Amino acid sequence: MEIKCTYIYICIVKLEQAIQSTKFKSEVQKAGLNILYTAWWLKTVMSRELKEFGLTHEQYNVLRILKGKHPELMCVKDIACRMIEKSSNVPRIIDRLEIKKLVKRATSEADKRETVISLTQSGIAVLEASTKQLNAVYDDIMPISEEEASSINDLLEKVREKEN
Amino acid sequence: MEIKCTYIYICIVKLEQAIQSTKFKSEVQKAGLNILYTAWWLKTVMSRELKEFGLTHEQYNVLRILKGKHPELMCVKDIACRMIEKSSNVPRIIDRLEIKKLVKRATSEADKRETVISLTQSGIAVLEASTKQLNAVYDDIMPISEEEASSINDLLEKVREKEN
DNA sequence: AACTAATACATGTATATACACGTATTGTAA
DNA sequence: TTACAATACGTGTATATACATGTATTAGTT
Repeated sequence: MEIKCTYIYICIVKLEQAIQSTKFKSEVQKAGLNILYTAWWLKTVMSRELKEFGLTHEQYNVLRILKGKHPELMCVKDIACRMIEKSSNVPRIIDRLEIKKLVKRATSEADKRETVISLTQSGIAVLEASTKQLNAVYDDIMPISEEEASSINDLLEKVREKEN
Repeated sequence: MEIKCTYIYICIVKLEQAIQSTKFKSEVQKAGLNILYTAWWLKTVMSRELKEFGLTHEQYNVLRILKGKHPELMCVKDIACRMIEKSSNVPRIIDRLEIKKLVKRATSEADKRETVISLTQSGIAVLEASTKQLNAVYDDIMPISEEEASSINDLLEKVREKEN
C-alpha cells in the first residue's frame, strides 16, 4: 500500500523498513515499537475510508458507541469511558458531530449536569454506510485467521497485565 | 495502574473492561481494537515518564533518531522517514526542540534546500537520562518473555502483510 | 437548612496529527 | 541555457490529544 504523507511515500511491511532501524535493544522493545507502528498504520487505513463519509476516526468511534445503546440516550462520561483513546475530549468531538447534524444534544431531566446525546436518522445512516465500508476494508487488510487474532489478543492482554 | 484522564479514572486490563464492550464481530476485529488500545496505553505510560524531562513522545522520538546517526547531521526528511507515526510534522517538532536548545538547525552546504539538524550537548544529556528512565519503565510494564515478544512481532507483521 | 465536596461537562492552551500549499533550490529536458 | 518538474521544508488550517480550569448541579455532612 502506498500511504501519502507530507514528506514521504511509504510502501513497507517489516518494522525494520518502516522505521529504518535494525538494532533493537530486545524483542520486547521491538514489540513495543511494532505495536505503536501497527496502530498508526491501522488508524491511517481506517481514516482514509472514513474520509469519504466526512468522519474522523474518533468521530466514528463516538457514533459507534452511541449505536451500541441506541435508542437509549448516553451522557458524555458514558461515551468517554468506552473510547479507545481515553484522553479524547468527547464534548468537542460531539461539537463536530452536532454541526453535521449526526447527533443531538439535550440536558438530562434526571440530572441537569448531564448532557445526553442521541443519534439522528442521518447519523444512523452515515454510521451504517461507513461501518459497511470499514468492515470490508478490515477483512481485506488484516489477512489473519481467527486463531492468530486470538493469539494477538492474549499476548496484548499479557503486555498490559501490569497496568498498575 | 491508575491513569488520570479528563473525565475518568481507569484501572483496567481486559479490553472488554477497557472499552466497556463485550460483543466483537470477530477475534480479528477485537485484535484491531486491542492493537489500538494497547498503543494508546503504551504511549500514555511513556509520556508520563517523559514529562519529567519536559519532552513529548514525538520530541523524544526525534532525539532518539538523531542519536542513531550522531555525530552525523540529519536532514528533516531522513528524520521523517524514521518516525513511527509517519504523518508527524517534523519541522514543527524540531521548532520545540530548538527552543529548548536540545537541537541545532543549519542549512546544508551540499543542498541549500535541506535543513540539517544536530544534537546539542544538552540534547544528548536529556536523551540519555530519559532513555535510562524509559528503559527501566519499559522492562517493568511489559512483563512478557523474549519469545512472547517475538510472537507479537511475527503476528503484527502478518497483520500488516497486505500493506498494498 | 446551610455549607462543602464531588460530579458533569464546557472551555482554554500547548502540542500533535493530517493535509494543503507556498517558496527556495536542484535536477532535467528542450 | 532557459524552462519546467521535482524536491525540501516551512507555514497555514482543522481536528485531536493531554491537561488544567471554570461553572452549574447534585450529594453528603454538620
